Amino acid sequence: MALHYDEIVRTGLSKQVADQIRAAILEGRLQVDERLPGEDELSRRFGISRPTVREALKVLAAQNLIRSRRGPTGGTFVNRPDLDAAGRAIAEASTLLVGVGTFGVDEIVTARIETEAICCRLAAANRSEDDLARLEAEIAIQRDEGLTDEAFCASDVRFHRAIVTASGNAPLRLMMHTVIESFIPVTNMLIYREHERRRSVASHARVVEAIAARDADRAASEIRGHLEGMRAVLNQALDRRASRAVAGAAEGGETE
Amino acid sequence: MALHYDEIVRTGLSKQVADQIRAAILEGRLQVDERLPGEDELSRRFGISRPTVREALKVLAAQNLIRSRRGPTGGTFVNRPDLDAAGRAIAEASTLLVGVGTFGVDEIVTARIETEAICCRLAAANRSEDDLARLEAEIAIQRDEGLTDEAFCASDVRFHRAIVTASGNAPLRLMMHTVIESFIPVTNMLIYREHERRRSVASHARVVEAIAARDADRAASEIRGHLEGMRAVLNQALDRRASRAVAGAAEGGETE
DNA sequence: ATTCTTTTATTTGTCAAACCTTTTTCGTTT
DNA sequence: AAACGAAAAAGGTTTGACAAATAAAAGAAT
Repeated sequence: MALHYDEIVRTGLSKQVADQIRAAILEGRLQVDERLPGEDELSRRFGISRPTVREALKVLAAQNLIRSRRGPTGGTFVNRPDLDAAGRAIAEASTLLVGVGTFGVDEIVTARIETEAICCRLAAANRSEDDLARLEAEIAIQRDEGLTDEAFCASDVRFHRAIVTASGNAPLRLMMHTVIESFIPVTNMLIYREHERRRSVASHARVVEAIAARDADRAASEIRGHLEGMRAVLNQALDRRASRAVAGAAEGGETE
Repeated sequence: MALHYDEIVRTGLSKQVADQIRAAILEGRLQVDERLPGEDELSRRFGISRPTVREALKVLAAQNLIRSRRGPTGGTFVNRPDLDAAGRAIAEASTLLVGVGTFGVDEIVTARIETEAICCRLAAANRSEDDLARLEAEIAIQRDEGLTDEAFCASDVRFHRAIVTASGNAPLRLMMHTVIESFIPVTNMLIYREHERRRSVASHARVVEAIAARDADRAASEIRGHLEGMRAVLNQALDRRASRAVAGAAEGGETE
């Protein structure tokens, strides 16, 4: 074990311990799947109490850096950094910001257009037959008119996720978690009360067609068109909502 | 306070409490800057001990959802979701993945090219005079031949960050944290031993020139050229490194 | 009356020593 | 040999206390 276990000095003992262990993991002094000393042992080595050690470990566990198991073969182990786990963390941070209204709808749509256009381009170049099959399966689902709005939105998210996957670029896929798990749901929530679903499905189908044909330019321009259309509908919806709010305020005489 | 404080049932008490409080925050039942009951009070209401409550709170604090202060006016408060804090979290998750070699250099460069090209386009359209001044200031720094490699890389990161900021798109800026804080440093670390810095600066200058002229196409194509050039140098460097490794292995007779 | 200092109350931070629960191992019994 | 059960190991939880920070109130000095 490559850890110092120095005596700790001033404030925030649990934080300091968490920082030390985190640093050891990040610098590779603690290897993947290596077992840390038991909590009792750690508290002795760091010279702090077990509850404080546990607070530190909980923080690291919350950051997906370690995991703990009970029992004789149990203990605390260093986690292998995982694309999906990191993606979930990123999605959560993004969702929180989106939920509190940090971003304007318009700039979200712009970000979607530009980033998804990239993914379509790369997908057209790199897609496998499996990717194509997944995309077409979602379109088949979306063509069902009896689908609930929730099911449609879920399929829409899976569709866009499949495009990202088809791009074959893992770093980009990581970045796109923000779009897929936050931006798409929030735009869908606003739009699929007003929007004609059939038009969306038709757009989706044209995107897939272009990806199937390995035509990057057409794929990008189709998704651009799809999302620009969405932007228009969104803005109309927001305008209507705003004027309703104004009307309601005038009627009820309420401000704010 | 809109929390249930139900009796908890089976496993992972601290986790369950953390989940309940997190849900209350995400659903807005706990508002920003609202003060939670004291730890003593929480432990009574949830029917669990204070150390367990504290473990739960530490987890939430690690996710930037709450903060705690001591003293009479102290307590635990709900954090306002913050773009920079979320960005740091995203950067940390990304850096971990990059550090452990999850991604190939080539796909990282591809992701950089495509996403940074977007930012250049938008920057050309939306830049302010301040943005422009920041970009030019970094170029002035980079022209200094006496700069250390570390200082040059730091300026390079600031330069690319300034482009993202100049795009004027906050959602995109959030996503670009992964590129700025992880992908750029790792590529720089590989390249600036081999690479001619003057060529980089010249590329940077041409990008800024295009952004200044509000020429989106040229800005995008300049950054593409810059990064494609980098990809070539990177691949050469990696090839050389690989052949050195092979030679070393043949000489030393060691495998892996 | 105002300002500086001290006290005090409140709340998070830490500690210590237990006990509980889960999980594996190993020995005993059938 | 198989099934069962006891022991041991480790994290999970509890109890009750004390320490440290800090803002506000009370008191003392100017």
